[in-house]
Amino acid sequence: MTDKRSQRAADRTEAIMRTTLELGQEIGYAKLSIEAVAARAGAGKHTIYRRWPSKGALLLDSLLSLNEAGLDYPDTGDIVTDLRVQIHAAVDLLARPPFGPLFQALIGEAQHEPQVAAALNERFIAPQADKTVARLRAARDQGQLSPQFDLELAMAILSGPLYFQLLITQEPLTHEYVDRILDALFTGLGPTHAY
Amino acid sequence: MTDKRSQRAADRTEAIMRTTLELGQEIGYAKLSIEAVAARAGAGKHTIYRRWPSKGALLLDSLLSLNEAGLDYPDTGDIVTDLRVQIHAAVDLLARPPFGPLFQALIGEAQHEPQVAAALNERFIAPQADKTVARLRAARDQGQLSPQFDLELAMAILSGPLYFQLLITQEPLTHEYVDRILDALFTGLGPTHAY
DNA sequence: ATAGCGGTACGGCACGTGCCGTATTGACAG
DNA sequence: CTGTCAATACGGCACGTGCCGTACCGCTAT
Repeated sequence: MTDKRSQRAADRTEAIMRTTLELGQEIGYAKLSIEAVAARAGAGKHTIYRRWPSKGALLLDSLLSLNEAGLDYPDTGDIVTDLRVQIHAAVDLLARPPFGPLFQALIGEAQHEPQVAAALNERFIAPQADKTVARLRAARDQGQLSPQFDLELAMAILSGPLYFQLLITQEPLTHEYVDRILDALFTGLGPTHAY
Repeated sequence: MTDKRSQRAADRTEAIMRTTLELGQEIGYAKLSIEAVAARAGAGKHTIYRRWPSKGALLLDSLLSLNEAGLDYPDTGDIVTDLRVQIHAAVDLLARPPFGPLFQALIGEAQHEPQVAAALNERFIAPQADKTVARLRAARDQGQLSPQFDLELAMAILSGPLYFQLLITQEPLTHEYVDRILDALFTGLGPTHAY
């Protein structure tokens, strides 16, 4: 069994990531130390350093391991309904306990470590954005949106205000706010556009 | 001269903040230590800790001391022009060297330190948002925007995508992108709204 | 035999807090 | 008006602490 070796390694990896999430939720990412993770996981520090180059990279992997299922879009045929369902789910997962604070801290860390930022983008942000754009494109192809509808910008207008509220004003993100953005995006900010 | 005392104190404060910005630009906020600031500023660490409770608070004050003039809106009578001019200036200041990286790092720190987040909001984000909303309200009062135009949401749709690009995708923020957002906000994402 | 492991120890760095002696200041006494 | 003095903030230094990232040591499973 050459798999037994890699199985043991995978077990260690999984135990360390699970401990990272546990401890992170308990004491917060800022106070989290690799020493403490190693101690609670019953692992040597070297075992952690062999796998991850930094605390941020460890948290990134730990969080992504939860999301292997992915935040996928339904396709009921109605673009607004599908966006609504998906974004509500994303907000619930990423902006609320237990994992919201850790996701927020991870983005904070990405401001100091370019490698974390790049990995976060490549492995989570970009795929998620691609899904949104793909769903919008399907709607456009079906005639639900104007042929000139700017898909990339629509994605940014959907995501931007949510991240703004999560990271900057740090007020609670509600489903009602998501609906307001969707409404503005597809019906406008007022009944008529004067400009 | 009871002012002489406070004058000396103000001089020290100013010297420390200036050194913070200098060192921060040279080695980056992550590697910045209060010890190093104290050493270069020719100050004792106590003198810094007496004034600021954390590295984040020190950077916040240091950056805000640059912006005493404020990022104010012109009022040419045309809302889109005024927004354009103001946001272009804000992007140039906050998303480009020399101070862009430090502003970015400050927001990162705000994800770990709630006090920094609160102070950043209270002393910069909220006032700036208020100015934007006030300028939009003036336009609405003048009939340039629909009476039902959602001012707060418009502000979020203007700011959100910019912060998203600054903090998440971390791609360069261009004036052209600002214009795209303005265009979408006031004329829609496509020539017609199908929904 | 080899590789990965838990455990321990290590040097290094920055933190935040004392303590020291000094300089400036305003209050007070002569 | 003048000399003295307590108070205050300061620069500098040293300390203990915590965590970093690395190195080494047996142990175990392959």
